[in-house]
Amino acid sequence: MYFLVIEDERRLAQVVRKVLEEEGHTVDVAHDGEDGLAMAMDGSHDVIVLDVLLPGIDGFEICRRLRAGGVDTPVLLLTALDAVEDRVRGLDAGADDYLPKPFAFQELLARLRALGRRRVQAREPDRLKTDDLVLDLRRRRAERAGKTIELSPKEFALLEFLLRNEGRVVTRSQILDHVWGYDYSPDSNLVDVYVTYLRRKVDRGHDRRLIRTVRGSGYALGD
Amino acid sequence: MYFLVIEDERRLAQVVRKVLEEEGHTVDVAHDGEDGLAMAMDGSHDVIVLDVLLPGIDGFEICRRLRAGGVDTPVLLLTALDAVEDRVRGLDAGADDYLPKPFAFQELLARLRALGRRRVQAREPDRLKTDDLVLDLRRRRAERAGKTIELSPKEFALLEFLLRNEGRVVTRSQILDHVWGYDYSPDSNLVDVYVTYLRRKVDRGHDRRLIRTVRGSGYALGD
DNA sequence: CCGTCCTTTTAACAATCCTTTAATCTTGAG
DNA sequence: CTCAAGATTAAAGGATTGTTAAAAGGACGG
Repeated sequence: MYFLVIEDERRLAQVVRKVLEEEGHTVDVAHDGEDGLAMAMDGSHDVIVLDVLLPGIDGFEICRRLRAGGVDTPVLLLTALDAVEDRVRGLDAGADDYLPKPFAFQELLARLRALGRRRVQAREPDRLKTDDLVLDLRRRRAERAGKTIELSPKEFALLEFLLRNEGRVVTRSQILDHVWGYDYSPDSNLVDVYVTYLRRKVDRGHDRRLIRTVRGSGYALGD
Repeated sequence: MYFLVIEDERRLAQVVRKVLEEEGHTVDVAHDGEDGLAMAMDGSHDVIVLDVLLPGIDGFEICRRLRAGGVDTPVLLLTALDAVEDRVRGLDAGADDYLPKPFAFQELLARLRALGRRRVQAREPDRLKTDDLVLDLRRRRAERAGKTIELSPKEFALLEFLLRNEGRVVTRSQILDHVWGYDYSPDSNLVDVYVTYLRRKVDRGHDRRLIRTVRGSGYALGD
């Protein structure tokens, strides 16, 4: 599933992201209302986790605007206040469920699963492919030309990110952000090293090189 | 997208420019308020990044004058002070968002994206073309008559700049400014050399010469 | 709680490609 | 024909990317 987490507490956002990703989901994170709203407006997510207390626009308002804009993605509201009136306000604004902080992760997951079921008709594809390379997201396996490739978790995440942006050039900082969750780490060749690892497993021994370097910019996968 | 960065700290301005250009955007830089205001007044940018502490006119004043002059380009204010009153002053002056220094680059990028979205109705094309030459900005690839052309970063930037000014004559200093970020570089044939490189890759072997020299002025692309 | 194994990260070095300078050659205007 | 403007080329130096090895970190079973 495809989640959007709108939460300004970066630590919490990171943990939620991590937990969800461990379950095989894809997670976008926004750290303020403006960004979150903008990201949510295209309606591409399956569930939105939305903190009430945000810098910029607050959670209620985001919810209202989403509904006003015709976006019907299920929304789970998080709030630091355990007040019933907040619950009411939230549901009035168009939220689907409500979870007071602090919460147990198991409960968060359970509620997200419940919300996700509503929309998993329009399902996320469970395999990505380009050329003769296939990434089976559900089984967490990759194969090229019919032969399975063993990938470590980070390698898998990197390949997935490249595949989701097939053909497009992604910069090192975009990769660091999405795959590692790092903000800005100017001098490290982490990404380069992992690209080498991936190439060794994906491209070595094949004629068509799928992983392309775009000098000065980043990397791209596919033609 | 087309950005204007008004920031007197040259190092920071350069890094911001670099990061944005890596994502495929075009960036103008001004190092003081006077220049910045002048460049901003034509309203051609999609987002303006504006430092509050500037030699000459300060950021608030620039913002006020822009709005007074009918320019509604979204403005992101940068300031070294983490004071709420600044935020208020900034928003009062007509800024759209606010980011205290020091900031994480990812956050800057996210906010710029968010601001950019507001006006990206008039959407940026992701490919530029003239005649049988196509520049695919997302893939960072060029092709002519169906054959892909390998370009170095500078070559790509130069071709992009020429293409964005299709048919118009651009001077050497305009090119130096936009492609190299040089303010002033009296006598160097850098541009000429790169035009030669480009011609070798773009025009060689074709009947129609697309890169035209305008003696005494500069270069132009297309008829 | 410990040791082992696998993954992630850092760091150093190598290889490659790009940028820039400068010298020389060509072209076009007057 | 002459001179300035532009074109071309080669070469160095620099920057970026690739690769490898080894250290650090984590998960897991005993």
